[in-house]
Amino acid sequence: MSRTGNPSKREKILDVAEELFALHGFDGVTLRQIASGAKVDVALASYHFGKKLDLFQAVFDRRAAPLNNARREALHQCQAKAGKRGPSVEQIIEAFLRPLELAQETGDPGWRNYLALIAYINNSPYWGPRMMSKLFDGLVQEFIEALRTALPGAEDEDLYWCYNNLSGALTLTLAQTGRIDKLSGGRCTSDDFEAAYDHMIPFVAAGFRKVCKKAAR
Amino acid sequence: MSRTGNPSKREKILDVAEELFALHGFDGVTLRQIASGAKVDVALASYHFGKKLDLFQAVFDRRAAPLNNARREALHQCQAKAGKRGPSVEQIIEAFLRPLELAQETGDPGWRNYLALIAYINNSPYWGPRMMSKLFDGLVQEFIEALRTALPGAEDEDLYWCYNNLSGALTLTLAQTGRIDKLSGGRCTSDDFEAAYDHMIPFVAAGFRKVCKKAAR
DNA sequence: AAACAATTTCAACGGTTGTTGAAATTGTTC
DNA sequence: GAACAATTTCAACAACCGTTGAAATTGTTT
Repeated sequence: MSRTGNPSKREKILDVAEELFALHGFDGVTLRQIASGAKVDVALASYHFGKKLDLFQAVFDRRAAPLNNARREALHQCQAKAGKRGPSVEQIIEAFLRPLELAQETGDPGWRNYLALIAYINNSPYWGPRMMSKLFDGLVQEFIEALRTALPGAEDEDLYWCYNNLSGALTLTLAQTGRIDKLSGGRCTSDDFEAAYDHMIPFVAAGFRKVCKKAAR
Repeated sequence: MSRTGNPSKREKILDVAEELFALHGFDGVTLRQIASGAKVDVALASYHFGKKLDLFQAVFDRRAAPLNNARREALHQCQAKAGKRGPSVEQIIEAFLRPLELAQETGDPGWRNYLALIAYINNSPYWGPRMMSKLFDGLVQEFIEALRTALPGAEDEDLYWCYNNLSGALTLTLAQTGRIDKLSGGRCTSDDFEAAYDHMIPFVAAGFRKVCKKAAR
């Protein structure tokens, strides 16, 4: 079988692993559950990916580049569209969030599981530090740099704490726990990323402006 | 042994379980690891708490009431201090967050682990819905009610999405992943709850005001 | 100190886990 | 279609899991 061989079973393993890891975490899923869900023998996961941890990493890596490209492109596009003064805070946050929604509209339901997996990893004291940095820090720093330009005079400490708030609000949304559904009596639904971002963008932008305005004069 | 027996070993098990569950999640910890950390035989955990899941629940339950009382008292106190028009958004958010910091100042390091455990559970699509509601929904609704009063004319949908943003920002902070430390090059530290809340309170308050201002006129 | 109850340890169980080597199957190349 | 390589399954391993019953220890009551 050549370089681009029959991807059906290999990809199916990644898809099922993605879904189960996002729901139960690394230790809450067994290779047999994954194999069973993919209708495949247990040993096949080891053959394709090696150890269980390597499979976990492969799932995490698979969609990182496409996602980063979409977000980076959105940032550069809104920067190009903006004048010499650069894009507004709202436009930068929008470029940070909307591609996550577009990923959903590809029709591939795996994207939603992947985003929930990112939420699991990002929120984990064990996995977070050792897995998030390599893939996402570069892009995040680009966004923070853009925000620094949009908020002249902002101090670094304020800027990073604000980003932490943004990252947290986003993470809980990506986790899709459905808790807001019950709390709001059905007025909000975790599945509705568009509504979530519609509210998150002005919310976060106002927060950045408020906290980073001190030194802005 | 009477009702308040020697708590040393039983409490030690809870302490170690709290720390390990917060770090690795329910499935990432074995009863033998907990017993080993508590310098106790494996069977003792079963004797005191029953099944592993019961121990998990016991850890989660232990500090819920003290925490809820502290937060409820903070809310009522700021409501009593405020005039007939009620407390401001900032004051309500402050009452929501600061007791989490006070809990740390009791000197009991277990509180930090407990808050990280709450972050783990709240962000988990599996555990979140089935464990958070019973213990915390009542208090959360009280806070949202206060916010509704402080933001006259706010629509429910906006209010709950804003709370979701607050909850997310808080959750990531409680998780203490240390990621902001690296991102900020040491300018921010995950351990510093005071600095986190100092930035989170104006950030979130501005967000609530912005998103909920439409109908306010 | 005898009798009793609560706590803790000991020892072991059946079941599940990740992993591996060999066999079987499928696909590709000559 | 023969020879070969890639894929997939089969079968099994040692290690570890949560749980339990019985024994041993400790604490309390009389």
